[in-house]
Amino acid sequence: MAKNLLIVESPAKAKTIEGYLGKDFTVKSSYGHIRDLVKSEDAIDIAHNFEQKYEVPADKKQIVSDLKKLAKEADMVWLASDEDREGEAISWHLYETLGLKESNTKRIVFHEITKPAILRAIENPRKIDYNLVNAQQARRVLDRLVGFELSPVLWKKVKPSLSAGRVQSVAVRLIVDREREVNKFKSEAAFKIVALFGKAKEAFKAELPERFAQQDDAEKFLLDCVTADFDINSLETRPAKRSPAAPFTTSTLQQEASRKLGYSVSRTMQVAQKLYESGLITYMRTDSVNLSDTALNAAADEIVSAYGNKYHQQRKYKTKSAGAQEAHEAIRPTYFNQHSIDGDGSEKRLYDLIWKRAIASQMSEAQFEKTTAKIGISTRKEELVANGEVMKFDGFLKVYLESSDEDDEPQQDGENSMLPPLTKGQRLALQEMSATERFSRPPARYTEASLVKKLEELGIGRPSTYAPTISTIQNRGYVVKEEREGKQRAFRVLTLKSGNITKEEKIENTGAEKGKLFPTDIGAVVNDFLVLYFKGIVDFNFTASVEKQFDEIAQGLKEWTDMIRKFYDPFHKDVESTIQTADKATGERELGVHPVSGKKISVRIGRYGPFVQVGENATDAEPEKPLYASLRSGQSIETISIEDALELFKLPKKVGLFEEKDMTVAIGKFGPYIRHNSAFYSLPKGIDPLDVTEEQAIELILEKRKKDAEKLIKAFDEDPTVKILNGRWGPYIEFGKLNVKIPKGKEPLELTFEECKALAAIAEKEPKKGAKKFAKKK
DNA sequence: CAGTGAGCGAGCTTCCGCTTGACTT
Repeated sequence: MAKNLLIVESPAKAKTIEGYLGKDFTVKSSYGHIRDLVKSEDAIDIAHNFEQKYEVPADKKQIVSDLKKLAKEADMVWLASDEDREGEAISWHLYETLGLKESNTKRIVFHEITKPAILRAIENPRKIDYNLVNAQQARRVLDRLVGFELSPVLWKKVKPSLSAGRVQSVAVRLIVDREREVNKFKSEAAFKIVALFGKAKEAFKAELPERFAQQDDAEKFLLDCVTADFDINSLETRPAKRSPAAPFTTSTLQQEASRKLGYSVSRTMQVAQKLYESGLITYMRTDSVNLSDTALNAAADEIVSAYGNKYHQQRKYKTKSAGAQEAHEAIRPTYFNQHSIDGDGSEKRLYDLIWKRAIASQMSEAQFEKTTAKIGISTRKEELVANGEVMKFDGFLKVYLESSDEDDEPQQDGENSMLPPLTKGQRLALQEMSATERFSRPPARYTEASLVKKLEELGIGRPSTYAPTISTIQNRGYVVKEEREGKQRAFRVLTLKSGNITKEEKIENTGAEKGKLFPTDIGAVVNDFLVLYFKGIVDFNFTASVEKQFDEIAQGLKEWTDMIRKFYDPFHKDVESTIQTADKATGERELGVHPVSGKKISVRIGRYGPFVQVGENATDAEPEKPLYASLRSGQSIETISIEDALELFKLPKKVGLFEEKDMTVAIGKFGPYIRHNSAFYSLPKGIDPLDVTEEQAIELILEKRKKDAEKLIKAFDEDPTVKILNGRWGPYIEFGKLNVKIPKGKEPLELTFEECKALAAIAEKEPKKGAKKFAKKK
């Protein structure tokens, strides 16, 4: 039996370290936190110094009992969780839960998983740092108090099952605020002048720095240029350089994988987890840009041997993000000499990105020569400007170039292109000049990754929570990730060529969005409610200010219960008074009155989502009920017009009769459909539901019936709700509302009713995890 | 899957941060 038990947080880490330490050490993992506050109300005893009640969650019971057994058998237990607030608390929870004693427990820390770092750590053990543990408890208690007092206020005042928290509510606020900026934005048009000089290979573009707001001014400019001479007034050449970006943290990896590979934040983490478990990369949840000495040397060797000495430049990066705890290295390949890996496509691509970024971070800067030519116009006082750029040395660009969020911006004319050899005073021949109407753009909506970037800047959330936070705000229905179609917009182009000016109008698509985060109506209502009654909590600086206090607790300068008391008492008072005084929040907005009946038209959130109401609520005096219609996806309470609202009442509509039953057309959650005899038939795309004819509807119904008949393998006389059907993934049993898999080796046609019943009974007993999750969402 | 929108009341929901798996669709 090993004399020493060493406990880390991650099993993959445990495996690696075990290899470094030899037979005297057993290395095990705690799989993160092993205890948490109980779920119930009494988790925190507010009257008694916020005393906490902890429990080992069901899925950690086995781990804890295994560790307990090993700890009993070992001479020495080494607590090697991460060196940050959470890690220190994990060590403390282990100490308490495993029943360890000071005499046989040592606390060690390391920031990188390399043999020298581990050995050094073992030679320098310390004790559990209770100040750091207290800081973690303050963090945990504050988050629980905020989350579990605020959420119930929302259940009462907005809708059941909603949630609020220090992190998620700010994330939602960012998205709501941004959407309002976009909606408020007034686009301004101006004419941009671009000139094309020279011929063929010698051709280059120059741009006028000023823009013209009026078409007349742009036209006048072109007109003046008809007879003008163009001379190079000045020519300036200067060196420029560019440095590589720091190696990846969780946040920057998520951003780059989103921009370069189109991965969602959670996909990036899933793929990175696989790479980590295969031993190919270092830990993927980190806020540090630091590389170990081992890594720096390995990168240097690789760069020198692959590209030569002059491509190598050692760099040590300093983290800029507030609140970084730097318990790990930056994300990097474990072995720099492994340029590519085996694995599926997404793993290969992500590894490639990580490898390139890490290698590039240790390479020389790229060097350029930038040339600016200013071109005088004999008939005008303005100057045209042409910029050219020539790369003199590629440096790190040989392997990697970081993308930016503004990459969808059209390439600026005359930027970063090559210029032909030019001399000062040279006269240029104008080929063509254009004045193109361009529009200013509203601020960009957040993508998942750009939201992570913003949260990190604000110091809100941690590497391990970015992806889950983004899922939470979507699962709660506060935010949707969507595509939105753009609108056509006309823009004017004036062209000067061969002494003539031509005018034309062109069409461009604008405002199209893909994979962007939009607030829902419920998201906006919840946000406004929180901003109104709990401004301090959803303040962008709230986390930063409590983090500062956690730091003071960690340094032993502050008592954690004092800090929480000072926060909690006024906060709780706000909660109480909000419950007492606040009205229910529905986001109600009056759109105006009905053009015919004169009744009030309003929109608000109801039990089933946002809807329009025409007329007042029924009363004893006025028993007539109002009319209702749900908003459609893409519409929102804040922006819907009275015209669009009235349009919603044109459906559902009768289309005709079939088999003596009415057919109606309407639009549901999943698009337009025909309803007949309580069955639903989706309308194909391209048919306007308002234009559907009786014939088309009948045809649709018959088509669907035919398809369904082909699907049916077997029906049972015993129970008409039980069928064997042919589905997308092969045959299955439909048992009422339950879909049951057919075990391998069974011939679907030969299944009896009794067998189906038995299979359904088994399936019902073991509800699927995914099904549970889905039920939870609802 | 797709309609609904008053009000009552049962019982439930909910936080953040540290880890993986076991699941689909």
